[in-house]
Amino acid sequence: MTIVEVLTEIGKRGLMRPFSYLYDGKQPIGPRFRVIVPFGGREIMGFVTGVRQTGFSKEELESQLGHELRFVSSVIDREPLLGDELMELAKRVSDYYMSPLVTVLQAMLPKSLSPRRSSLKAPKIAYEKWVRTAKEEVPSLTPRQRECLRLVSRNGEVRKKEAGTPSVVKTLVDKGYLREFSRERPRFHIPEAEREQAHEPTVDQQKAIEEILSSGKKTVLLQGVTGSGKTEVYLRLSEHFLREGKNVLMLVPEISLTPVMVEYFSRRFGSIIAILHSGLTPAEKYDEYRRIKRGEARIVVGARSAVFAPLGNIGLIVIDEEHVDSYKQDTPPYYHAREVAKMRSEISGAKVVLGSATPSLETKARAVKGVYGFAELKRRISSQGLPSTTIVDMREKSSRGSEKHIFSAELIAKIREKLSRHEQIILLLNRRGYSSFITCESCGYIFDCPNCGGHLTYHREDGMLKCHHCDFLMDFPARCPECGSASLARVGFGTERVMKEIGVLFPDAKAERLDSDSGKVAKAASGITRRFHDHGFDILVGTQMIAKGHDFPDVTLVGDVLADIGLGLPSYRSSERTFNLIAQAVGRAGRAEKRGEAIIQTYNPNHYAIVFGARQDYEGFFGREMLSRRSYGYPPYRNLITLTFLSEKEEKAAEFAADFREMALKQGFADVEIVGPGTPFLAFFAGRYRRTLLFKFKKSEDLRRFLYSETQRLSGKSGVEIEIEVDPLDS
DNA sequence: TAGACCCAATCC
DNA sequence: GATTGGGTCTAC
Repeated sequence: MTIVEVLTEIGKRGLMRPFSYLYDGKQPIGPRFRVIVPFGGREIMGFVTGVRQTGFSKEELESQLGHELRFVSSVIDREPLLGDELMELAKRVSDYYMSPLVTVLQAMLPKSLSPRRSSLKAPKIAYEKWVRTAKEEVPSLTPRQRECLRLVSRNGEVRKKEAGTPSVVKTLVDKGYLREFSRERPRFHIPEAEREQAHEPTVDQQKAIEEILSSGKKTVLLQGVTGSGKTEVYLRLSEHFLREGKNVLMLVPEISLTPVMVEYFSRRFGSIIAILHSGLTPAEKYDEYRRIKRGEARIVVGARSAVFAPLGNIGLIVIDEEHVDSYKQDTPPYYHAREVAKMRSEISGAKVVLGSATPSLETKARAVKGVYGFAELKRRISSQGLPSTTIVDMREKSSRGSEKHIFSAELIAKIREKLSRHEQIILLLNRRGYSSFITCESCGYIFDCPNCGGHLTYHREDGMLKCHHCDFLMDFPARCPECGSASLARVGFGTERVMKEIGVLFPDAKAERLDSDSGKVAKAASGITRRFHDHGFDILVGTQMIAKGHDFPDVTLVGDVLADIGLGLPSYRSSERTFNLIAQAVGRAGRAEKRGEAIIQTYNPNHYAIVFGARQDYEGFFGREMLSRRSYGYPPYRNLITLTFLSEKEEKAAEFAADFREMALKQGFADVEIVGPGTPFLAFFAGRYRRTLLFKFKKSEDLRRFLYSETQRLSGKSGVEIEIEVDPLDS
């Protein structure tokens, strides 16, 4: 008899242990094969973790184990799904993030290979559906349907999946408001770039390369200001490892930045590059995955999940802009690509290079302590110095230029000056929409989101109120629901409002807006960036989206319209985020031969994140922020783990959280602080209430073991589910 | 007293 | 996650 240990495809905490089955089929079976097994009253997919032979009969085994044994229905794979290295990596990720192994496998494998039921019928998509408007909207449609129609009519032809949720789009198609059509999906191809000879590295670059290669540490921080030539260092290092017969994994923060990086690499190395990110079709992803697995690609470029690429013999893993939050997955298993890269390096011996102008505090602290190696690029490649910056105190009446206190006199004067010289301007405001909230002028009622309690933001383009935290949407109300008054005030301002104000103050200037509303359709977003790059218009207004990546050589002025947004957010990293955003935005000014200028408007001109951000003084910020992290007990001084209790009944979630806290306190862990039970920002979502417990600790294997075993024991009981997030970024 | 309904445990 | 079984409520 063959006994097979199987993990179910159901990534639930209560089902983390393997289940035993018998196998009597002819097909080969072994660890890391996918199988179909009976489970309860139906069949599910499973992942084999172990196989052993025994001389006992079914009946003897059943009496030994004390329960029935059933047979494996069928074996899916002909060979193990993944190699030793990736399996070992999956185990470590599962352990560290206390997440079911199956959940990790599902996150690391392309859908077509994932131990997940749907993977068996995943089609190879060559066509994709698009929609265009076919009929005028009418008031009887729901707000969400109208939002969708407006989006489509603004953009002309839109990919079906970009237009809205499937049900909304389907209804509109069924009712004849939208017409659906198919179009062949363009295959992602690596641009045929001219091969280019490597240019001589600068003295700084050469020094950094030598430092990284000679460092005794496996992980090295490469700190270099924007424009200092980090990419050239990545290319040179890659060349070094390729020459040694090793392969290279190159991670970028988001999908939109892959083509740029791919171009750099293909100019230098030609067609040995593979691309892996979630923007590929299932078929493309499968093809790339197989190509890498077969050893046809020696360099893999991709976003977060590419850290799991099936690339063998890795010599170098580069994480560009390592401080960016998108390296952390925001759904289970909540892994951070930087930490996974380090685990991979422990297994494979690869060098990890973390590149950033403004490293995360965790990374910088480790470099300072000597846990990581350190290399630095201090100077920009072009002789251009950093932009000159001015902080404008918006509390001073004298500095207010525009009537509505959006623009200061200084910023207005600078914009005028740049416009007259035909130079370009970026205006950053990290808030979408028109106004930040709506209040009734007679009774003071504020329109809040009925789902999560946050303020609703007015979006003028759609004429609707939207919640920026969940997906709530409603028409702009005519009257106050409390007192019936029709005088509703729009308080605060967002990017839409900045656009309107520019129209009033600079009627001749051409301006466009780029945020996740106007850039929802990928084609529209890239169009705006390209037109701005080609100087098709003068002023680009946008959220943090515009501060990333792209180089705009004619931009000589960056205005941060309100740098304070984000400082008040309930996260221990709000200062770090504010600093990064300012420093990054300022760095957008003056990249060619013209010197740049930046104006930072704020109501907190003395806040250290703003002062250091304006000065682009990373070291200053680092020192100051470390003090704050130490006194409040946050990373890198202490580690964090969040438990979230989810239940359809609010009292149950609260009760479980409170009980769990008591239980944990009774354990008497030394040096562990428990915060909560607290109510998270999304207190109610997808039909379930949430309560959280935050654990802050220095180092505690006891605590980790306790959390692991107790959550596994309790999760799923009495309709309460417990989710664990290790190293949360928001707390 | 049978059937409906809800919750929660169980799945090998 | 889906199914099943038990306990309780409910309608006649």
